[in-house]
Amino acid sequence: MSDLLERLRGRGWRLTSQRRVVAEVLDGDHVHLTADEVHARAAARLPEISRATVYNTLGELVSLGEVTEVSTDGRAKRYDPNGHHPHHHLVCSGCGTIRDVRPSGNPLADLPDDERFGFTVSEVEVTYRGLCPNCAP
Amino acid sequence: MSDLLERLRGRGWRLTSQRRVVAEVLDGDHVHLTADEVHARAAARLPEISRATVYNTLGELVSLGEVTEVSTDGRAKRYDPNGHHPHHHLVCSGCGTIRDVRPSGNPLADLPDDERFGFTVSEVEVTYRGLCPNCAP
DNA sequence: TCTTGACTTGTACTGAGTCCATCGTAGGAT
DNA sequence: ATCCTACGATGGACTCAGTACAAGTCAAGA
Repeated sequence: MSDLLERLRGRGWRLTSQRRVVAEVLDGDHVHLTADEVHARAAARLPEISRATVYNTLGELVSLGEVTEVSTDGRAKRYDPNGHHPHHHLVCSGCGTIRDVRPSGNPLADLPDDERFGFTVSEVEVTYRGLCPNCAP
Repeated sequence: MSDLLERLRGRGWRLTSQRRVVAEVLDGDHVHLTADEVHARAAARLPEISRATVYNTLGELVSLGEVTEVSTDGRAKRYDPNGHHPHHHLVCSGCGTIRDVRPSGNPLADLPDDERFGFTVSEVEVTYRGLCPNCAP
């Protein structure tokens, strides 16, 4: 993750302890935390960090493309640090668990021209839903 | 849409004027209203209808499978009455416009077994993003 | 037409996120 | 090493979407 901090510094980011802690919390793959969860974990290391700062930092990481927002349940958004490895999500309808998946094929190519209505289509987001082994009946 | 009302009556629904109005508002294809928009349009016909009733009715329509919820922007959920014709969505990143689309191919089949992690996968939701003709640069 | 339980209402409440005036500090300038 | 200052952090108030619930209303079967 220190390479993330390097990249950020390279983009003119002022490296504060708060930003460092938020970046550290988001380290690792297959992490899908809500803003409040990020705040809780950050506060474990830096008790005075405020919610507003966590929101600001997450927003900045998103607009820099280092982190992507996923909202799979219509409740709190989740923040996915796996931003440089495009992937989709498999969500358990029972417990809400999220797994990163990498389907074969390119869904962008599956949208024929006559279904594009003149749009310049640049992104696809695929969410698979089902029951995980623990929640299966 | 009267067939919808028939179907609902058949399922033991008590047919109140409020429910009728909500169902009427959701009539038609390519309609993607937020709960508040549904409420506003319903109130135009039935001024005393309450927000709570609109939420209740929408929730019931969703659990009956007559309407699907889509949350494309992390803000208010939208309600899509086109529930019996499976389709995906194309969203303009500029103005938020939503179009229903029908990609070729079956994205469910694109998720290989070794990417399913033991899940019983039953649904896919695909969101295409881009710029609509009006918002294109 | 009566009855009754399903439905509706309004208000209060929660949860997620944003705004903003003020304070603090990272890091370049000296 | 110290100073400056613009960028960033803070926290509390606020908004927006949605939920909970007690009390009142009414659709539809007897």
